[in-house]
Amino acid sequence: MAVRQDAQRADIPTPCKSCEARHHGLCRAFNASQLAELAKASSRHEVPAGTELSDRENYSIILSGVVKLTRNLSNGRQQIVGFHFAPDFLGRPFEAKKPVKAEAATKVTLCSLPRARVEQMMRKSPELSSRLLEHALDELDEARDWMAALGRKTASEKIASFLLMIARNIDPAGNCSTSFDLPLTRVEIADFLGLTFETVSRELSRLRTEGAVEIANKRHISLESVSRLEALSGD
Amino acid sequence: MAVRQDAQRADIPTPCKSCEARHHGLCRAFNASQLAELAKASSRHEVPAGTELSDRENYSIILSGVVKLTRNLSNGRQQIVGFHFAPDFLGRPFEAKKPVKAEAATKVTLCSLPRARVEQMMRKSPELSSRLLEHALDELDEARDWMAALGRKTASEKIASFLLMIARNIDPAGNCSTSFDLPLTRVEIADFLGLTFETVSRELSRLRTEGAVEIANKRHISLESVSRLEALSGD
DNA sequence: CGACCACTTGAACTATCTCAAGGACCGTGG
DNA sequence: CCACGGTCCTTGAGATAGTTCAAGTGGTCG
Repeated sequence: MAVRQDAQRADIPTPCKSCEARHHGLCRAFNASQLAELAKASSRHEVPAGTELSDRENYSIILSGVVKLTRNLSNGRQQIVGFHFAPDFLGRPFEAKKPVKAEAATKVTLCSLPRARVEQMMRKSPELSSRLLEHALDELDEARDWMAALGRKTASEKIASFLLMIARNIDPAGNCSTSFDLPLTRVEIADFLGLTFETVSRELSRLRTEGAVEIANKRHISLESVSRLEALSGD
Repeated sequence: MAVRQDAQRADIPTPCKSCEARHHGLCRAFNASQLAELAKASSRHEVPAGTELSDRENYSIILSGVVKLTRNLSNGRQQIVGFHFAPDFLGRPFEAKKPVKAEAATKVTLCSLPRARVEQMMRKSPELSSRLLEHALDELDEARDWMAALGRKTASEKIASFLLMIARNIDPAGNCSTSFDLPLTRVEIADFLGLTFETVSRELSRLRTEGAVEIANKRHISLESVSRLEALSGD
């Protein structure tokens, strides 16, 4: 597969050649001719934080930024049920029975690929549909991890787990960061962890007091050590 | 597709012909020749409640019973992260990074299909892999539903939601039941809802006192009305 | 400068947990 | 047949983790 890609390198569309996402996520599964076809109809956008991303017509590669997925309950209660980081993608075949709302948590850059064409390729390319299946199963594993956290972890374990998750995903290259800006407000963190924003604030302060993290400007986090945090995460 | 199935009916293996799962779940996606190939190497078992189902060599169709998926945390804490009811199936391509433990919650009847052959068919049959993808996405939607419940619902809303989920899944034919036996102990319900078993017991008693459900022999539930319970479920 | 937003911290409150006692059922062995 | 130990469940009373309400800080923007 890789051999074939290389052999056809001359055909890879110009915008894809320099794209960071080219060898990750969904795009990894496209061959040069598929890319060529898609590139014609693809387009890049940048949207500000807070934008709702409900584009049913496209699959979108996230080139930068963080997207949150939320579900709403009665009384205005909200739960964040997942995140997407670069170079992940948004979009799926089959409508969800209970749809989630996707919203830019930060400024987000996207590359949109026409849904119909992607799904047409899927029907022909086992590699592509296999890639999508793998992605769905990874998301399922993660959702189940958070079910365990929501159901059985204490507030401080939830915060430690959350910081680790961000550290492991915020770098598009896939490395675990020890220093990063939180892409979320305290309210959003609370809506993800099933807490109130006051508890989030208190527990972050506690981790700071105990020396497990440093916090600068409310949002910038430096981890004392990843293994220290893992020990606090309750797994 | 249905036409083709009918035309080849003579070729459908005998055990499949009378199988309840034949037209549901995974099996729906097999054509007659695939079924014929699989049937040679398939086998039925019945296992008692409590059996761990960690068969890496097979995909298993659940013909009857309920399977629970659990994840464990430190201090012996446990969270049930999902259920499988007949005629669902167990098994997946790609290993999970963080595996869940599958365990029979009741007596369970299974039909096992050799993993290697199923995955070989997947590589050739777009319908089959599409079916698996749809299944994975359905499970993902459900897991996210329960994330919202675990993070943001009260104990009594969780119990109401749980009873509805059981009512909607316990009948293999897919109808919503208003009268059924709980397939789980109070401890298991607690491990699913992120509560203690005492709280589960108390909240069930409260629903009984309030007339929303009847409870006979600890385990048999009759719903006063589905919509009444939906109103109590907090969605 | 004033208003606003995101955040922090304190103090009182409460939903749920923990600990504890007891009841119903069930299989086993005497 | 009954006594038993075990499992599952119920219910009460006190403890607590996390919430709610409330006040205040610091930064940003018009």
